[in-house]
Amino acid sequence: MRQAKTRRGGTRHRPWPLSERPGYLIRRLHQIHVALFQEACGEFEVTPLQYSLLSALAVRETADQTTLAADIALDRTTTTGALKRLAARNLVERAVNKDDRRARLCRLTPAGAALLVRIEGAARRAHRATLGDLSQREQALFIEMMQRIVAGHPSRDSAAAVFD
Amino acid sequence: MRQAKTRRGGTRHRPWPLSERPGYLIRRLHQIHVALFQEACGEFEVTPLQYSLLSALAVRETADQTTLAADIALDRTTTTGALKRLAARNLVERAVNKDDRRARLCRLTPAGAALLVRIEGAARRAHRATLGDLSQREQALFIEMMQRIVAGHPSRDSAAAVFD
DNA sequence: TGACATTACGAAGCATGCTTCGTATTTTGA
DNA sequence: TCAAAATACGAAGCATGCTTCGTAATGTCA
Repeated sequence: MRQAKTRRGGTRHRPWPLSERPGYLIRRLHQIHVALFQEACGEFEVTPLQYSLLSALAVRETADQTTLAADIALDRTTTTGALKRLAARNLVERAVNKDDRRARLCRLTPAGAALLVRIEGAARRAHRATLGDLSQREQALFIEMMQRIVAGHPSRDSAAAVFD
Repeated sequence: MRQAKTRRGGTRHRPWPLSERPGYLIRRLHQIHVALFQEACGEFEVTPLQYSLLSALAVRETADQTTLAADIALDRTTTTGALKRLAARNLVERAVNKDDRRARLCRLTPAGAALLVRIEGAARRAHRATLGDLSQREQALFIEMMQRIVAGHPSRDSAAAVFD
C-alpha cells in the first residue's frame, strides 16, 4: 500500500486531502447554501429549514409534527423545536388535535402564508445560486445525481408522497 | 407566471418540490454521509468533524486553533469546542504557546495518532460509500463539480494550502 | 514609547441535528 | 374488555454551526 514517511521515520497513510473527500465537500456545499440563503432571505429572518417547513405546511394545509418531520426528512424533535420558534413568531399555529389529543395539528397562519409568498422569489434564487458555478446542463445533472443518492438512502420515515 | 390555485380560490406559486431544491438535496446528502460515517466509525466514537480535525492535525503536526479552523473551513468557536472534546479524551493536546500566550498550540497525542491510523480505512470507505449510488465515472464528475462550487465560494479564512 | 489596531480566545446565545428515555393517548387483539 | 402495542410528544443531553461581545496578548507606527 502506498504510504508516506513521517519525519520521525515511521509510516502512515498518504494524507487524503480534505478537498477530495465527499463528506467534506458536501459539508462545504451545505455551508455555502446556508450562507447564500441567509444573504438572500436574511431580511425575512427565515432559515433554510424554516423555509422548508413553511413550504411543507403550504402543501399540507394541516399536518401533525411527525408528518411534517417525515416530509422534510428531519428528526422529529428538531422539527418540534423549529415549529415552536415559528409559532412564537405567529407564523404557524400549533393546536392540539381534538380527535387525537396526542397530536398537534400545525397550519400556516395568515402571516405565515403571507411571509412565504414574499420570501418565495429570494429563496428560489438562493437555491439556484448554490449551483451557480455550474453550467445549466451540469446543474441538471448534479441535481439528478443528488436525487439518485437520496433515493438510495431513504430516511426512516420517508413519506413525502405529496411532494412527488 | 405559472401558478396553482388554492382550494379557497386564491393564487400561489406552484409548489417547488423539496426533492428538486439544491439546498434540500445537499442537506440530505450531508445527513446520509453522517449516517454512513457513524455506521462505519461508530465503534471509534469519532464524528466526521473530529476525523477532519485529527486528519488536519496529522498534517500540521502542530497548529493553533484558528489555523485549524481555517484548514477545515469551520467556525473558530466551533473548532474550539471540538478540540476541547478531543482533548478531554486525550486524543489531542492543547497547550498555551509559550511564544505567544494568546494562542493554544494543538497536536495529536500518541493515542490520537494511533486512533487515526485505526479509523482511517473505515472513514475512507464511508466517504466513498456516500457516492456509492453513482458510477465510478459519475463519482469523479460529482466530486469535480463540488470542488468547482467550493472554489467559487472561499471561506473567509481560507488557507488550507497544506492540503492542496 | 504609548495609544491603537490586530490577533487568538472565551463566553453567551440561538438554531440545528441526533439519541435515549419517559408520558399521555389511542388502537388493537387475545 | 382490558392488557399490550403503537403513536405523538416532551425533556434532557450531546455535538455541531453560527453571531456578537468581551478580554488578554502582541504588533505597529506616529
